[in-house]
Amino acid sequence: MARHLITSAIPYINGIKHLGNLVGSQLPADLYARYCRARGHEVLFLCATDEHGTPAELAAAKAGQPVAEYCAEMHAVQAKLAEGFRLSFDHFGRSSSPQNHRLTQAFAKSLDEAGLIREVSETQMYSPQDGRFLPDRYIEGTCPNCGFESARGDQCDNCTKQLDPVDLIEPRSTISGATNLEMRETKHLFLRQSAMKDDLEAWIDTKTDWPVLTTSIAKKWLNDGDGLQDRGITRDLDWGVPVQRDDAPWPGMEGKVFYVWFDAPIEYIACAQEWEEAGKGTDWARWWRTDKGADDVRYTQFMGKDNVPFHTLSFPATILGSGEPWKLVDYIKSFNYLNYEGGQFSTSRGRGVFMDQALEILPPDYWRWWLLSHAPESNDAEFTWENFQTSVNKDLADVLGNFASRVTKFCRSKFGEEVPAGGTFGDRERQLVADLSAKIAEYEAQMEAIEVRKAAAALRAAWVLGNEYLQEAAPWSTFKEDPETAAMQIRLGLNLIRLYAVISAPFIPDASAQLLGAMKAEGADWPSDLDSDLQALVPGHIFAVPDVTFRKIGDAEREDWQARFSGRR
RNA sequence: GGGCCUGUAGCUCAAUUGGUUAGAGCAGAGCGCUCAUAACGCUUUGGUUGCGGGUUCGAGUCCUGCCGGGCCUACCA
Repeated sequence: MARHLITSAIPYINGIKHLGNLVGSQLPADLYARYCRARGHEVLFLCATDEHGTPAELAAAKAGQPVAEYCAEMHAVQAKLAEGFRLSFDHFGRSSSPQNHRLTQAFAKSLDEAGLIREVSETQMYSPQDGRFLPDRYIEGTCPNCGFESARGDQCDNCTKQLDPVDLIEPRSTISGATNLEMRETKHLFLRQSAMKDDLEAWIDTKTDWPVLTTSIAKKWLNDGDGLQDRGITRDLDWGVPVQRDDAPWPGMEGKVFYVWFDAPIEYIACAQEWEEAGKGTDWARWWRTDKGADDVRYTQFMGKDNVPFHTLSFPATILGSGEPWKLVDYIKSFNYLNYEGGQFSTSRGRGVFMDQALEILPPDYWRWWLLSHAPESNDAEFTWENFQTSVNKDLADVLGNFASRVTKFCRSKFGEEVPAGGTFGDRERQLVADLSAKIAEYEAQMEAIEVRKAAAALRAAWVLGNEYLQEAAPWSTFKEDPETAAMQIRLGLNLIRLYAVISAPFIPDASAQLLGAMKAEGADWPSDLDSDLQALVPGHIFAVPDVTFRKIGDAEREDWQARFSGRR
């Protein structure tokens, strides 16, 4: 039995996430956490909302709410949706928690004492009308290169040239439209990542088993241009973790907060503290401090590719630089993007399906199955309604759901709603046990390697074996001359339902629970020896014919959804 | 501009460190079954692996050029 610490990239507080966000981190993390638990491992699965930064302040202002109130509300909304998708976090925390404030400030002190923080004076665009410094992308103007009128301060969307906000002709605030922008001097703290480049690179070089996507992004940042750059870790904002050295003031930094990308990963640790304080567990340090028992923890992070630099470099720099015995990540699973019907999901244009809408349409298992079995692992992937409809109908309704239906209904009509007695396994049954054992071993291997699509394919193949067996055994025929053998065959069929429910639970937890409930086999263990596992339901055991496990998606509703989610939420 | 990833059957994807006739699901065709959610099973059609060179006994895999798609490029998070 191993100990697994698992974290999903923490979703930004600003609004409801779409299915692309979901499949990029939270959902595969949940799959892995559920699998590890099912295998009897000790798991701590953490996630949180990322609540600081300019976008949160602006979203709150737009909603006419104080930012703290806005974040509290949105946290509740996201927590409810996470529950709706059956994301089994041990704790869903908040980066704005007191725990994270304390820990972030403590890290800052340690890093400062290690000589890894320097102060930098720089000038930034300030908008008196907005009363705030403007991040580059919140400034628009005419591109000096191509004349495009809506070029952003960081890059021109038209000619793709990278810009500095001061280069823009007639710059204006995208927040208020104000044009009276001025350059103001401001002082910030920088994390001296450049000083840690060699350590970070040596560490990354030991991670030969990481996905290419993960290491190639990390190496790019390490070696691009002049190498790894120091990064500003403070901002001129109100909402965030106040810049302090632990609990002492930081002269010259009054009124400033830490940059979200400094405090957000630290929330992974703070979240464990929140978990303990919420009474959900004990001894958070056992998961996070290698001097307090975390040495044997395997730590796996899940994230979309846009988050990779922060998890491979910035956060490790924070941890290594502190000189303290914090647990470093062991494996980083990163994902590409999910596109929507030939384009991108777009939060701003409301294109695609968002988490709340998805759950209004169909139960979570449908989405979990499709998203996970099409996870964007090797490439960007694409959601289309047609593909969704055929995959879900075929895999879930026909192959798995119908299997449970045909077995239980046949049994009810010939033997009643209890497991029938009689007969013994023959060659065909022994062959099935052998085939299933091999297939489940393959499934387990893929799950352990976190090869999500391949695991889904192996699981589906295990379901298919049941249908193949039934077709060959044909209990509806054997029943006529040899009811004993038919009883054995259908008893095996009933046990297959139980087995499928157990091994499918990480992907489709609701369906799994429904089937186990119908078979009166709640709490069934992960299979270890199929020969006996497939005789777990003994003659005389009572069961019920389950309701339709997965209904089919019809053409009309599919077309309806297709039209409804094409844009403008 | 630079870097990385990618292009395999109509569609979505595989192909163990270069190694036999490139595989699977869906869709299509045919047959079978009748327990079941018109479900299931079997058989089968379908690929000059984006294009052109090269290395090799052997290339989907390695090198090179071109064409197409995507991502990142450090103050959005």
